[in-house]
Amino acid sequence: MRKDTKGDMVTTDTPNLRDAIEDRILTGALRPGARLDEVSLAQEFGVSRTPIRQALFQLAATGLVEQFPRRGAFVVDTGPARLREMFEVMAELEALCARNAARRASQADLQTLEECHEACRIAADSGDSDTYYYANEAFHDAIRVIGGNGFLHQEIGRLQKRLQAFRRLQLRARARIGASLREHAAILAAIGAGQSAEAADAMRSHVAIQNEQFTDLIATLQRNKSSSAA
Amino acid sequence: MRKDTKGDMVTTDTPNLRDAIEDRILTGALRPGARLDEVSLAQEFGVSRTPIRQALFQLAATGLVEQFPRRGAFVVDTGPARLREMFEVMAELEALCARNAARRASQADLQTLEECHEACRIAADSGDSDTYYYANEAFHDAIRVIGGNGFLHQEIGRLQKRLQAFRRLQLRARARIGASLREHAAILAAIGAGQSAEAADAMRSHVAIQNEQFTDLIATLQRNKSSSAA
DNA sequence: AATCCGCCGCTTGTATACAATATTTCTTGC
DNA sequence: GCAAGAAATATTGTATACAAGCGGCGGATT
Repeated sequence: MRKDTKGDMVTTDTPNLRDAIEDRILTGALRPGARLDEVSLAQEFGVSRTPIRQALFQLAATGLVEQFPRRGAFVVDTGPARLREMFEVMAELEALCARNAARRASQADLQTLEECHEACRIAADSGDSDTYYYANEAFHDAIRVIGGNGFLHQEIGRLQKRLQAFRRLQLRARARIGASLREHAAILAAIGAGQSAEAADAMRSHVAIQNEQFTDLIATLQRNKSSSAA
Repeated sequence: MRKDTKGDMVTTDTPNLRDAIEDRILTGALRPGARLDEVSLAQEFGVSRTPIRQALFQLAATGLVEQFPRRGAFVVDTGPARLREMFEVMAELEALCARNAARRASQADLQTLEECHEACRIAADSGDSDTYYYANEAFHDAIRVIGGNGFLHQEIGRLQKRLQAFRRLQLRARARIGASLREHAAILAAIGAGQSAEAADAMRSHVAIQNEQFTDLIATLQRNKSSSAA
């Protein structure tokens, strides 16, 4: 698959190494628990160890990579329990966005949200789960923007990066897409009516449901492989 | 081997540079907006630029430091607006802890909380705001632990680091200490009664009040100096 | 005299060389 | 044959040397 055997202009368009390695983790090219060998990465990217190390430290600070003092860096292996915790936090942060959005949304904002929702509906009808994934993301992001808390928006982005690799799996089921759309409608209605508490609750449970379904999925996956005892 | 020429016995016991520089920022030795010169820091700590750079990158990823591509690293200057946003997120995260704690607290947990609260009361009576600061922190941390969400606990720690430099200023007023103590009592009562929603609300408003008071303080400070127009 | 262009120094970014430590394997003794 | 220790190896952490941009300063030109 990877034809870049040795340093042949591998990363000509890569802005920085950090994103490149991050992509490998997010796309699954680097599995959780995998060791990140500095010299191998350096060779692959055609650079020296120094920038690789910088990237690894940054990723460690972001939480995608775990570093052990003299042992090296590993892709963090997020267990089901920790994943549940992360989703719980995500639900709360998104709920806060929704609450703020319900208070602050202007007519133009509501218009934008309606459009995002309509895009979700179209994507849902198309049946393509990937399309719905992105439309769904746009809907959520619009709410985050309307919420008006830039720091919160940024933190959600960070957290989402850590969940992204897993999250992509969760909306494959058609039934879930339909339910998701209905939940979006409820959120939208609450925001439109300026009911902040209702909007927050709707959003929280929306994400929480994803959490539950997702935890089940992960548990199943873990059970199936059952060959990763560290 | 340590031959720092201008050495003030700098970092003999410092575990790593990152914490050392972080301390300088948190204690105010390095003011917001200050430039972090790599060679100066390297000389001060008696190491080469390499570990300094690592530390700076880590701090940048944590959010305490801002890096501009070829310009260097600066202590991030958090404006009042951003600060408000950060406190809002903090309030929500702490509220989540309290909600979980109300659900999950055992008798032993409640006992621990009572003790922390009592320590706060003693500190409040002593009138020493620093003592109260630490007792208050212990109380909050106990709730975070009881909440049972390790990831949440960790994220709050991260966020708190970014607020710590400012937060230390906020409990100086005697009246605020008394009010804080009463709010703690309300939180404790709700957790003890297992009323999760009430506990969350009490905690949220507790932190939100700090936010308001604090924002006022910062605004005053900014107004007073009024010599840092970016 | 003011402005624009080019040079010089300073700082960051990268590479390579070296030192220190963890892991692994081989040898030796029981 | 197995275990324990020691050496060898491999990998991380650090230092120094070098390359590349950005900023400031001065001179020349209009």
